[in-house]
Amino acid sequence: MDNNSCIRQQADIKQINRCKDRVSELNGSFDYLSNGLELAGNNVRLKILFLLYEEKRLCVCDISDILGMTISAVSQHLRKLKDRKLIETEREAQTIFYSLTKEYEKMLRPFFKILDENKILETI
Amino acid sequence: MDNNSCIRQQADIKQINRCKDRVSELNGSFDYLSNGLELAGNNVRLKILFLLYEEKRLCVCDISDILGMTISAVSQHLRKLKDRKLIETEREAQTIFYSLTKEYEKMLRPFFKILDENKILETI
DNA sequence: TTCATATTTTAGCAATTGCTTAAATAAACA
DNA sequence: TGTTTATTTAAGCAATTGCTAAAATATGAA
Repeated sequence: MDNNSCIRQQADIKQINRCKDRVSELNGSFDYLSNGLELAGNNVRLKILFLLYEEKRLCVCDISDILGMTISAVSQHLRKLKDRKLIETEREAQTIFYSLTKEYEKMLRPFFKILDENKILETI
Repeated sequence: MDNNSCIRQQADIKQINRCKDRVSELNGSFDYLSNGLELAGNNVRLKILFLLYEEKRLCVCDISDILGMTISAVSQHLRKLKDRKLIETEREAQTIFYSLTKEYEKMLRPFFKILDENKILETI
């Protein structure tokens, strides 16, 4: 990027530099957080994560039935969530059960608490 | 969807129905939440939101300088955030300042608290 | 082994994303 | 009025997303 045509005369250089430092200092955290939020930002995956939060564990088949979606489509969402460690699997005979990993259960809990209490449209 | 080939014999019908009810009951909340998370899930936009959280208000030019990105690219992210009411504008002569809306400031605060304390990689 | 069940994987495709470059607005000032 | 400053918008494009349909894998039972 070399478009420096817009450097305000009145720009607060101290502020800019403080912000630059802050961003590079927290860079790893931004990556970690946006990584999780990117997946939770999809409507279907948010529902899947919430269902796993409430029911502890479910199989693809259950979820596809609940959401009225193809098993294949759900399976592909689950793979993404598993690849990025938001969920984990546990096999029981032919059935594979999915559940939230501890880390992300913790991270998502405040959101789901709000959803759970159905307060989201009032309090926010 | 009509792929019903995989209905487990041992499926817990009560659980499935409870979940279906839950999902349709909370449908509006899922939409609202995923709408916000989808935007916050982008690495650049998460940084923008965080910067606005910490600095209260910034202009495109500041942000483009801080993040080392084109003003045009940043402006397009800001438009998305504004369209969905995560941020709002305030004009001061030629300069347009952006800030978080109260609603989303509230919704994002818990996340940013964690980021702010740089605890994210340890506590989660 | 063969069949049924539960699930994943692959290929393909339309739609969306995030950027670049260039052109268009808008306010302040000479 | 024209010019500078600050910003948005539009067009274009490679890359990614989320789905469908069909094929592949894996476990359990006859």
